[in-house]
Amino acid sequence: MLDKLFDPELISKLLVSIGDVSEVTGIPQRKLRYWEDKKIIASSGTKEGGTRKFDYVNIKKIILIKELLDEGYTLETAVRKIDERIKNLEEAFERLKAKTDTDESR
Amino acid sequence: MLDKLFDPELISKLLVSIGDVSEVTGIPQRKLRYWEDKKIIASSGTKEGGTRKFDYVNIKKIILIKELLDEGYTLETAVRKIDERIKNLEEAFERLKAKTDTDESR
DNA sequence: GCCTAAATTGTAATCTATTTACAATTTAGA
DNA sequence: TCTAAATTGTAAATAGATTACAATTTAGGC
Repeated sequence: MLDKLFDPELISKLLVSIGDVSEVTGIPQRKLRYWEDKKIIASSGTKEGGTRKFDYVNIKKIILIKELLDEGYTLETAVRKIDERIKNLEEAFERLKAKTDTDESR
Repeated sequence: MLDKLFDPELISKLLVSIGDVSEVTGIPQRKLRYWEDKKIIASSGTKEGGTRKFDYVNIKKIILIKELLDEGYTLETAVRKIDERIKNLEEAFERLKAKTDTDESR
C-alpha cells in the first residue's frame, strides 16, 4: 500500500523553495545561499538555470545547524558536530526507501 | 529531540510548488488548479496574491485520486472513496504532532 | 447518433519569486 | 589591530506561477 502514514519515498521527493525554507527555519535566504556556496548544504532537483529546491534532509540539517549556532558554535564546528547525525538520518532514510520498494514488489 | 527520523511537525510544514507537485504526481498543473477550484484539494500557506503551495497530505491525496482515476472511476467517486483514508491520515498526523509537542515540553 | 454535464485543456497578459554576480560589511579571535 | 570567517546588500535578468477568459473533449443516458 502506497499510503503508509509516512511514505519515505514521497517525503524525499518533497522539494521546498528557498523562500519557504527561509520561513520554516528562520534563516534568511541570503544566508542559505551562502551556506550552499560553501557546500554546507545542498539544493536538489534544481534544473540547469532554474531555482533551488531543498529536501527534507537538508532542511533538517539547516535546523540543526541553526540550533548549534544559537548555542555559540562556529559554523564549521556546528557542521562537524551534526555531520554524524545527518549521515545516520540519510542512511535510515535510504534503508526505509529500499524496504518500501521491496514491500511493494511483493 | 527534534531530529527524530520523521518529524511530523516539520513534514507538515513542507510546502511544494504546483510545478513540483505536477512533476511528482504526474498530474498537469492545469488539472491541479481545476481540482482546487472544485474544492477537491486545497493549497495551503498561500499568501494573498501569492503562489499555491501543497502540503504532504494534499499531495498524498492527489496521488490516491490519480490511482483511482486510472482504474476508471469518475473524479467524484474517486474522491468519495478516498475520503475516509484521507481523514484517517490527517487525524494520525495531528495525533503525532500533539505527541511530539508534549514529548518536547517534558 | 445526439445531448448534457462533467472533466479537462489552452493561453495571453501580468505578477511573484528567485537567480547571479558584483562587492561591502561585520564579527571573532590571535 | 589584523585577518579570515561569516554575513549581508542589491540591481538587473529570468524562471515560475496567477487569473480569467473561453474552448474542447469525454462518458453515459436516451
